[in-house]
Amino acid sequence: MPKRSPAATLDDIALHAQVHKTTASRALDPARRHMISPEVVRRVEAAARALNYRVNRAASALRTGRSGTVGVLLPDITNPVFPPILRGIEQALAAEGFFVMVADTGHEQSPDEAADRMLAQRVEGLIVATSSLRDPLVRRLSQDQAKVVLVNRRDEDGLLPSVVSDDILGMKLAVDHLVAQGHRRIAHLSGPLGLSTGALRKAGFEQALAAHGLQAAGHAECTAYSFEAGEDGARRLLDAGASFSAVVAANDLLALGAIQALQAQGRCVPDDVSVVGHNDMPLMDRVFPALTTVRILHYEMGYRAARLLLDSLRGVPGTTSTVVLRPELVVRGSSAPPA
Amino acid sequence: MPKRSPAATLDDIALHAQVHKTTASRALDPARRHMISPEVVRRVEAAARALNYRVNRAASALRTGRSGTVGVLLPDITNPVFPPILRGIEQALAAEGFFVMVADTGHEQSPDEAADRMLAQRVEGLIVATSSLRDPLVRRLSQDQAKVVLVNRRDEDGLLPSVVSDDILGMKLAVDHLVAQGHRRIAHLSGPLGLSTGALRKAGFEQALAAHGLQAAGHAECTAYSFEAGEDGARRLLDAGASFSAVVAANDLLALGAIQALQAQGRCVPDDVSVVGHNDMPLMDRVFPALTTVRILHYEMGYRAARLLLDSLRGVPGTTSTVVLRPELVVRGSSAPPA
DNA sequence: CTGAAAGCGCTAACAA
DNA sequence: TTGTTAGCGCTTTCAG
Repeated sequence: MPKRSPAATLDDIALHAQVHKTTASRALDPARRHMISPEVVRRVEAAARALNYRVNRAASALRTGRSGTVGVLLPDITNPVFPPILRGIEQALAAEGFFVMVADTGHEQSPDEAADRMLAQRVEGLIVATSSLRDPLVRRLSQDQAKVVLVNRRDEDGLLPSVVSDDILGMKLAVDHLVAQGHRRIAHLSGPLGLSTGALRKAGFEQALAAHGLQAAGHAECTAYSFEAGEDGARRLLDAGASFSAVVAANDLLALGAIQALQAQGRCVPDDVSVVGHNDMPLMDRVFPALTTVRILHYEMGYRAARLLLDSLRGVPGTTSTVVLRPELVVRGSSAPPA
Repeated sequence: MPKRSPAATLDDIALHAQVHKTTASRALDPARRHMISPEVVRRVEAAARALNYRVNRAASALRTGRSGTVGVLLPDITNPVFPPILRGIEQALAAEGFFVMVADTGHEQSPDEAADRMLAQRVEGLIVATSSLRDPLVRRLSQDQAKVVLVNRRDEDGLLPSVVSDDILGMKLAVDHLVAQGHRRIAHLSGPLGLSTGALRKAGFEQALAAHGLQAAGHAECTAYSFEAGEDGARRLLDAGASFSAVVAANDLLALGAIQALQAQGRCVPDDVSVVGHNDMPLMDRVFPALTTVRILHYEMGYRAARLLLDSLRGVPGTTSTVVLRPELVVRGSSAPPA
């Protein structure tokens, strides 16, 4: 078999184009090309094409300390909220020539370990969607002076910049909608309270009820943002004898699980019980009944998080801010006035 | 603000542990640790911990030519088939200490450009889910002698190793099911015929019909694997005056779009027309009507693709194979005997 | 078992 | 505008 020719280096180009490799390096870098005469640029580019040259980013990363990569820590890419976030991140970064290294830190790997390995890879920054409210990882990372942005999560002390949806407002939209429909006995299916989304949405739910002079007709904390956890949570709510005409879930999957549990007990949605979700994940308009939910701009969330990180890498000051995006209510078939 | 202390290097460790940096390097590498006395290993490890040392992978990549990264090219991560594939890839690679660099090559970036940039990053291999049947990218990559595995796609000439579902069998399962229910006039909504999935599923559909002595009751090619494209395709089928009691779509999103189009024309699914999808994407059991579909093992597909690539990187011979996974039929509410 | 030397490919600093 | 020199941090010889 034909021996694999080793990749061309700057020295090869220099030889071919009859210039010094430094000159070649400059000629190939748009940012430094202006120092070089057009004629030489032309020759170097021709040589680069002829030899199928590609910079060795490993080498330039070593020299410059910039790898052109950013790490993204996700708890579970198969959870439908994350793909659009990742897409937003990826597009914002790709536009600036950066690459995304993803780690799905669900089962095998711990986020800490993954973060460590990524820092060893010399990612220039980290976007974290896995952190809980008081997360030791967050502390460690800020000590390491790593550039970090949280997405769809925030830390308790607000040490780190983050991009989130306005969870308080989101729950207010849901509650106001149900109250306007005439509901008075409204229960809540919360996410894990160790996550900022879980805690904030629960708080938002209670605040919104209080504003109407109401109290929660029941609450169950779900252990994860999954269909099964929602099913289980709703079952616990029912078993506890809670009486409610509507449920606000902290997440669409929880809402779907709740609908399943309600239907299993012979309750009809929305005739007997209204259900409102949160996120407006894809296909929520196609499930049955179509889910009334709070839409979050996931793509935008990812995009903004990446922009925030890029700004911080460029040393733009004042980037320790938190971006809060405004959610909106999407009314569909799963909510209706009480019987 | 406190000046950021530069990351510790092997020299720092060497100094701290009173050994040569070569020794430190060996002591920290499990694969070479055995050359070093336990006492020295202990000292080096202590120093590493004390100084919060992390290898600089950029440096070791430069030295060894191995970056510990693999590139993944996806057409659209928000398409629900890809997250489980990506997850499978990620888990297989993470288990071997590799990282995944993703590029979503939908709009902004072309796959070619992304592949080039990834090769510049010195990824050790590429997993490609974007390629069409005769893709110049594929040719280029094989010329570059880059290590490449296709996933959920194959190339026309079978030059590259790939992991796919058995599309012919999948369509046979769908058709056999409908025929068994009594359907005789069955139409096909294909994916883009430039993709291997589009072409093979169409072929499988026709073969399966022929085996029953039947012919297609109509066919429309959809321009993409999306809800809208399915809606449009079904509309074209109807406008063309095709008469059918069942439709087999090459993809679940196409099937959902088709259901939408059928319902818009006042046809009921499954009473008037049965619809079968392909992929069994998440939530297909929750849409209305719940979708009968051909289940593909996406996670496994990704996992196997990554394993194939890893084997090839390790120089295991005979890795130019194609892995074909067996799909299964999942019968739900969208298919029923014809009226 | 440990150390010395060299060099992967690149770019920043300095010199001409 | 171009060239020279040096060195980023690591690992692989080769020598002790």
